[in-house]
Amino acid sequence: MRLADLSKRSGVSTATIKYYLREGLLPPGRQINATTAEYDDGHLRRLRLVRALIQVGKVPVATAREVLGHVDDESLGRTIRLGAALWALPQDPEPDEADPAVAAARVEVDRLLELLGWETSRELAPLSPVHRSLVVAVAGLRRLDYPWDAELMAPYGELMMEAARRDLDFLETHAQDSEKVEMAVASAVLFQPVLRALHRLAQEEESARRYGIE
Amino acid sequence: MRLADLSKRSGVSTATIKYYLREGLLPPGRQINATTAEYDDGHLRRLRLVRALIQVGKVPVATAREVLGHVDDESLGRTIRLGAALWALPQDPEPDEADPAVAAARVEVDRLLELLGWETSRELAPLSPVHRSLVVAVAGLRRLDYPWDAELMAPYGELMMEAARRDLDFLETHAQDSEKVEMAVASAVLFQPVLRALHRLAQEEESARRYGIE
DNA sequence: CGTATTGGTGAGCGACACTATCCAAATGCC
DNA sequence: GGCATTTGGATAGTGTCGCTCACCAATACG
Repeated sequence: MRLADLSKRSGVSTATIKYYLREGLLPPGRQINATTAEYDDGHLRRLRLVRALIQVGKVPVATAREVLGHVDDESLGRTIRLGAALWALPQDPEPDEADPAVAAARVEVDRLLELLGWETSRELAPLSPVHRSLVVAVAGLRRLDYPWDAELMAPYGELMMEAARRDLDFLETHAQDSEKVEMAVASAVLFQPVLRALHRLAQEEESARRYGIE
Repeated sequence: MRLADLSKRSGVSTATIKYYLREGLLPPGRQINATTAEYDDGHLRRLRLVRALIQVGKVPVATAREVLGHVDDESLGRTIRLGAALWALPQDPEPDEADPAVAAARVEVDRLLELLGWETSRELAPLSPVHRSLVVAVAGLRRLDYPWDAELMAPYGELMMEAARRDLDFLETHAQDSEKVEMAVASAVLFQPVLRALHRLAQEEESARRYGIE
């Protein structure tokens, strides 16, 4: 398969594919000679994943490169690779430690994790980018004077834990080992919009049930 | 309160505030004379909401203007205003109707809504931007050969319905009438990152429990 | 043999959220 | 009253980012 074929089969323009190659999001094809390179189905799958990350997940190109680097790192075990890849995904700004809202948010988040009994998350808290994202998000809410507290959020945490269990069950039953890392990354990115849309739909539905459509 | 005071109290630069005024995201202050305009706490609150929409929610300026227009539309009843504002929020591209993945996704989404018994959502399906977002998201998954079907997703739908019920309960108990529309918009935007972070944290936690940290 | 196509590269584009600079009118301090 | 300072308002510029275009010599194809 040559570049033009890859383009046709994926629906991505050759110019964009070249750009991805340049940016290291797509491994180079097998160079046959100065004007021909051969691509395979692996490239096609990788290209789809890249598009998913960038277009659906709005992941910046630089972050995508990092994530994919972890996915490909053969020197690591599967679990670590998966962790590293997911770990690299979030792209939230560093919290401003001088902001009192951030400090308060940190305390409240820790209380929430304690309530939920998420011990691992508490231990990893200082390191985890996801934890940082949560603190930033909560600080944002507090700055707008939202009554956000651990007791109020705990049920949402339980709901998300239930979702997470389903996610992992799904991963175990539906992916062969070699694809698990890739699939986990794709899920993390592609599932998000689905969940969000479901949430909003549920809000519309419940709102209509309570107050009518008018 | 003059422009400079508004800037100090909100932490937003005067240049940016001027930009928002120009873009119609912030109503003009009460003009006292050619060089002085007076702003009040309403402006401060609105400014915070604008920042939340744009910075946290990544809502494009044009969309934010539209959403805020609905929030302010005194000619509508509360429920309609809320609906209109939330409907204007999503900013997903139009689905490509020629794409077979989109058609298949539409069928599967409808089956899901039937399974869940979300009748209102099914009726409103052709109109709702949220429904459209869901179809686009599902089509994206299918294009990557994800085994996505209604039965698999139904439990997630139930979880989101549970979350939606909590959302509305919260809104009813914590906001006075005049602020409900504004608060609903803020929640829709600010809650999203919190939920997402909780979801990822839950995945980390559950993954650690199953496979260890290594 | 000649046209078309290949992969590679540097520069350019369009969208977007600001931001820097000016400006004339008005204020505030002495 | 005088004069530097500050005000709101307008215009043009900046930085970032994900592409996209134009062009190149080398090669493939009919």
